[in-house]
Amino acid sequence: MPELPEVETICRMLGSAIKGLYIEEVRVLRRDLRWPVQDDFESRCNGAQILSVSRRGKYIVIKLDNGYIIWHLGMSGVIKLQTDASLCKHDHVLIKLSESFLAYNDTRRFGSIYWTSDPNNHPRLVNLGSEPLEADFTANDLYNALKNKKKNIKDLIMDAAIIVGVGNIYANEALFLSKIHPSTKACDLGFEAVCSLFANIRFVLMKAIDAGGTTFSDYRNLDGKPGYFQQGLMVYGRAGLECKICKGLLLKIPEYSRQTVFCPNCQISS
DNA sequence: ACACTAACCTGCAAGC
DNA sequence: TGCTTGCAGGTTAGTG
Repeated sequence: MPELPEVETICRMLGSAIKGLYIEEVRVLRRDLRWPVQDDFESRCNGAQILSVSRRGKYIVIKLDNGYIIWHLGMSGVIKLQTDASLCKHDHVLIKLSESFLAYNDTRRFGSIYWTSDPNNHPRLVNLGSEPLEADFTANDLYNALKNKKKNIKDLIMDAAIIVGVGNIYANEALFLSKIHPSTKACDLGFEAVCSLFANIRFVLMKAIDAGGTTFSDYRNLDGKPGYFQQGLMVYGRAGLECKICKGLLLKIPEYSRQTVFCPNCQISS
């Protein structure tokens, strides 16, 4: 279940595991992922050397000596580093390296994989917003991006055109930590509230990156079931349970398409 | 320009 | 027991 922190962890691990290696063979077992795999994907990748692995939003960016692979794991995508060519159900792409294989498994096929010569202008990346953990992104930037918006704040911090990497879980958590009601219109938030939200988005993401590393080492040895977000969550998945701060009842907002949980006592509606 | 909805896909859980 | 329904997740195309 890759959120930004897990994608970050995967990138770090991949970087140390495959940097410098050559792609010897690519096999695409299913081309109908979220978007079709390009006809020339295999031929573009075959023989290329892997120079580095980085991340943009939730996209993994693998720099080759002849271009780039950009790779989104959707919701259910998993990259397995293995020593043989064995395949499991829902393995869609197998990449043979010198002495190992990368298998891309994605049950729901919400993920996608591309080769491109120019990731900065790729349609999947070109409209992405700010990286929340980058030093050049400030609370003031976030305030300016939000101050004229009438939409509710929760939808906006999940909008990748504004800020990348904040999924449903972290949106719920960051709003709780900042005591902001999810339905608050963004334009009604003052600068101080946005500063708090900015800090707490960073806080929950960084905390999860720390835990995500643990999850990923478990994953390599065991079965990859993520566990890091189960503990330490204040509101997500806890509708009907008591608030860890005030002991009041946490509520769900039923008309929201995504599970939105908040504490009506701690998170003031404005 | 913004806002809202449906769509993509599968597996699991709950309800009947 | 099997069937149906709803839900989960991120992103984008399409419509109003």
